[in-house]
Amino acid sequence: MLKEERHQKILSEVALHSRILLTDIADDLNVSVDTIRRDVKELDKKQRLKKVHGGAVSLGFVSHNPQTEIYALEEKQTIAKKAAELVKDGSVILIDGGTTCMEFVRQIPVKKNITCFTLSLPVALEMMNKPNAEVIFIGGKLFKDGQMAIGASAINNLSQIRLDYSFIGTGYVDPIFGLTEFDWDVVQLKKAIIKASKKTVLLSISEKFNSQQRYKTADINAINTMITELDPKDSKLSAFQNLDIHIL
Amino acid sequence: MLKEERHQKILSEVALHSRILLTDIADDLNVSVDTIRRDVKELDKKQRLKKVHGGAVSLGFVSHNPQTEIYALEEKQTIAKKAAELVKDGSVILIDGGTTCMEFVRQIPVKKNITCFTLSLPVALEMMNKPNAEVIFIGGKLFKDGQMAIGASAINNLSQIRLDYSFIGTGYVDPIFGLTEFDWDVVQLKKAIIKASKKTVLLSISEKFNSQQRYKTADINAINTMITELDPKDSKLSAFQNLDIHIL
DNA sequence: GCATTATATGCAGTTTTTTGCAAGAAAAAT
DNA sequence: ATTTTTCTTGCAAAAAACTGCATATAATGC
Repeated sequence: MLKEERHQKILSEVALHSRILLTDIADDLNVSVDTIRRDVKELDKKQRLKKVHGGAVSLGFVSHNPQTEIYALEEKQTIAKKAAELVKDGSVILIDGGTTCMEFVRQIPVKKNITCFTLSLPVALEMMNKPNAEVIFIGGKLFKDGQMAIGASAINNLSQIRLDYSFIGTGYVDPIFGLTEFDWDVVQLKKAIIKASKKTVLLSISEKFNSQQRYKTADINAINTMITELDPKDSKLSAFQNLDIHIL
Repeated sequence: MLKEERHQKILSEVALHSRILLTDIADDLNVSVDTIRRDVKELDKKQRLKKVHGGAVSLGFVSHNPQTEIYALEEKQTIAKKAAELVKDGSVILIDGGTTCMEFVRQIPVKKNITCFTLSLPVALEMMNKPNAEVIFIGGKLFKDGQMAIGASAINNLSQIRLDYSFIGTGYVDPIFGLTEFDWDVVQLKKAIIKASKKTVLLSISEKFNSQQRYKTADINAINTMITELDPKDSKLSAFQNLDIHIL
């Protein structure tokens, strides 16, 4: 058996199970554990997997790209599809961070012709796949929890642009208290986004309704459109239906 | 039996079974293993298959992996380790994009206390793992090929900061022609980086020596330190040793 | 056709790579 | 603290690769 074959086998096992034991693989392939140990060491050096005591784990499992399961993915994808309808060719938009906005980015057609601002590293990276989109990252101090730019510099940069649409998420929404967040800096930033936008679209799963936090981003009527996974006529939306916002 | 016949036979065997052993084929075709070895070596050079110890494997078999392999990874890791020594607590640095700089980022100790500027999305993402580092992304229009910010806005932002150290890569280096690039915008940006830095460190594998392109970033003596995978006294570095730069 | 040149093949000796094993160190588990 | 498992290091045997060279085969020019 060629070394290359073992390497492929090891990699596919790691990809499949996220982690493996050296002894298992050695048994599987009928070679000594030492051989597998050396193989894994090589693959680790090539950054194809990460070696750990007794075995190996897949890179996605350990690296910054947390392949962690996205909460309420299906609902978020429903929202993302609705939001993607609003993206017209030639428009200048901003996309916020967060898992819902990431799903939205994935739903934007690859060849769409848009100018897209963002403060979120994952959003920017995902947008790199769209050849016809001009992507502009609004720089600033990076907030580790959100993998996005925050702070005075980012806010200042935002003050110099005028957006057709901004698509934002929020930590908490309430028909009376509006959009609120846990983090002061994030609130400042979202205020600046809303200010820079002709129209603001809020993407939020219905589970966030009727929840609030200490710092307030905006009143409900500061946003123009709210997109949830629900049907716009759903009774859970009743508290929002008589407000001056468009519900999708 | 003609050489061409053997080559066809070898290729079809590889296509069929994804892998072959030199001894098997030699036995099959009634020629010596040396002949087959030479055949496979030729086919490997022509990129029709991949030669491995003891045999050959099909290209699809090995290279259908999601993340593209990093060229000359080991050399780049050697460079990265040397560069990491230069990073002192409390310093304000900038890290360029590119695979060599990415390896450098990985080598920076996780708990290092630094302020780090960057224009590269992957570098920024990787820096998110370092809890004690303040990371600042210099915004601007994103260049899809390099996944980094370029353009007037980025250059303008750069003009407002003063860096202790900047760690940069380059497309091409030559002891006489200096640092050159294929891309005009990238050159403008790197000029701005060098201008904003008290000291500039160039990370480059020796393979890039004696190569040049149409647009010039800087003269060799515009950089303070050059780090390669070689020993500083290596004869391949002789053309650089009498210049006014520090070689590591 | 025939001689000359260039290329291809096989062989022997040497070097490198791979692999398994063993003993002690280090890390996890109990 | 003790036991078990895993790691590291060094070593040796086997397999494979490389080198130089002699020979065989094919290609070319006359």
